[in-house]
Amino acid sequence: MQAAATNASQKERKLTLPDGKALTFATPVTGYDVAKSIGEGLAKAALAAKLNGEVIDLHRPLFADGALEIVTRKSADALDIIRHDAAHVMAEAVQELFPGTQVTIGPSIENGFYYDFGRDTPFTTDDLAKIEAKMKEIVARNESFTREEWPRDEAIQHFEGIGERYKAEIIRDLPATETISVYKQGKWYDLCRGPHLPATGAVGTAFKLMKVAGAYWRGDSKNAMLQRIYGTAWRDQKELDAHLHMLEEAEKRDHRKIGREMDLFHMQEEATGSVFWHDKGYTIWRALENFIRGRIHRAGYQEVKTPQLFDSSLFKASGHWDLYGDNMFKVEAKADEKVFGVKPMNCPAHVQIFNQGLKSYRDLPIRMAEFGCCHRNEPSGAMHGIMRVRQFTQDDAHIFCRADQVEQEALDYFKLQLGVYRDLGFDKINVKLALRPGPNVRLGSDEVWDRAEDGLRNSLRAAGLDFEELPGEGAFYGPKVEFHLTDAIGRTWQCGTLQLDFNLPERLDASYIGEDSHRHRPVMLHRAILGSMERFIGILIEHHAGKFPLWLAPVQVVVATITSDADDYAKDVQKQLEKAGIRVKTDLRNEKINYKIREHSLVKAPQIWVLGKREAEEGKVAIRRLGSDAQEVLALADAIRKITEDSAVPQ
RNA sequence: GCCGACGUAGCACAGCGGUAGUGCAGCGGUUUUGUAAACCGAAGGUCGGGAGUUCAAUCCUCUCCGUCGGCACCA
Repeated sequence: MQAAATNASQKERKLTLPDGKALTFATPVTGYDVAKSIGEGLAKAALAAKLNGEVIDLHRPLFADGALEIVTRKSADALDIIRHDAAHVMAEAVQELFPGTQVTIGPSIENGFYYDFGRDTPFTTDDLAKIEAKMKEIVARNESFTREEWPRDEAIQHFEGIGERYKAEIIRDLPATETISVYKQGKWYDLCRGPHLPATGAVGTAFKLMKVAGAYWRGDSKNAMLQRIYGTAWRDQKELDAHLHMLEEAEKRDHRKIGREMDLFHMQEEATGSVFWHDKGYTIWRALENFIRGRIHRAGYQEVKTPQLFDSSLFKASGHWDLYGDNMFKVEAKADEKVFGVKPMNCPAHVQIFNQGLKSYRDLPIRMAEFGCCHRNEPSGAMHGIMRVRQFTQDDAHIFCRADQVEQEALDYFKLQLGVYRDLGFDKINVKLALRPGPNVRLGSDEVWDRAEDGLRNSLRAAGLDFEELPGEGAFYGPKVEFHLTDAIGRTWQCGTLQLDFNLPERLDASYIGEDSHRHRPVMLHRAILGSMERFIGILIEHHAGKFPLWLAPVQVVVATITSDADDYAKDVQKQLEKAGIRVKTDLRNEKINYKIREHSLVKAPQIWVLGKREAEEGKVAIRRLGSDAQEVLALADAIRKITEDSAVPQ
């Protein structure tokens, strides 16, 4: 912005197009002028200009020399502007329909946009239809977007004068150097940084208002609650339809729906936030747990089991009682007896095991793992199926090590973690490195933080991981690496984590004897691969839409007979499969084979072995795999050999 | 916790001031069947809990609980 202002007065504009062609124009010149000089078609298609990487209004004078690109509907940048403009069109529609509603902010977001309105009465779903219709009118009116720059004080006065308190507040909080720009579309206008399309017609009609929701002003729960309307917007109807279709498909794989259909688990009012795992769901649980168990034992971890209830003194010492006491379950067994806390995490318990006996530097690192059941009294609104619950089991571990071992331990852990994700079918993982929070809320010296952050950074690079750094997002006791997975509906879930902690060993007085025969504090690495068993199984359900890989499937084979002639043979097949360690169910019911196939396919049995008179006589099985209607007829021994191979746990 | 919507049979849903219906599942019977729904029959519900308004409440009002969509939170 500042650089732009300094050379805005130049007489000539030297521009380079994406194809490398250099052009010179007399000032003032706009993106539209340049497009027109190239061709009428381009000028017609042009939506905005991109000057040195910054998208600006098509009709705004180009304020600097450099690279120029004309943004059309085909450009990747177009979607963002369309969505942002859709938000403006929605705000205009709302203020036209509901006078007195205050505007606040309305950004473009993934897949669409939202706008937050200040208003006493919330919008109804009927209102959405009206607003959408009004938006289409505004698009049809094709009102031109025009940019104006206003003096700051006038802008504040103006918005306050018309009762737009939120807008006035926004301007007041803008840095003094920021230009105050206002965009007009027809009679309506809004404080906005831009850029915008040439006119509302360019928004098109490939948008749809999706839902109303409450949202706090400036994202702070201490502030007033605004009325947010979410919409989705696309470049054309085809894209919109595809998006809506994707949402429908995503809904079909909702873990709550599949969990019921496949009889995996349920939840009920008497135990809000806790899961009842049914036989089939708990089978998946055990398969997953044993898979992780195999991996961590090979990686040199020990496995422990620690108590659920602790005297409150332990959590007071660890600091959790003060910080998170409100979200802990507290137990008073008898009046006048001491108060217990149900553990909300396993770390203090693991330190207690570490503290048993004297540790030498030669003992380190100690990698202590636990499938630890924890309870947190999460806010009622936070609960979500089995993804966010009040009782959950972490695949937790704490690595006690020397400072000079941190980097190698972190690197080993990343490899372990990525291997697990790969074997579970996840390739796209977003890695984030949360760095030190503000100086008044963090513990430890800058040198310690430097070393900790550099250590994690180096380990991430050594593991070949791309990562995003999040300044200020670390825990008070140390930086953390977060691993985020994306579910079927596009929501992201933080699963794995590695956190460096210099604090807890100090508070709980953990120490080891160093080479110098003096006591030293170990560094503690907190880490979880899956995060929570509950959440991860939920993610797996949605990721696979219930069609689990064979090694995880709760029932791996259903043996289904065609007539009762095959019953004895079916029982024999079942026995042999069980002997081979395959999870098998047999269906001898007096039903048609069509009926059986349908029923077992609907609950996602990976394989159905169909047995009729023919198979019984020949000692064969007809295998039908989920998702295909092809049959493979094999001799029983071959079939068992094959499924044993195919259902092997990934090594 | 906050804003909004919702809660009717095991599941999916309809009904909406005069004490409830459909489909599937379940149950009983008939059917022995070759790769995604055989046929017949009977049954199943204090309409989430509590209070209020009314001659009368599943329906209206209040309140509590829970679920869902967001927001905030997530050691």
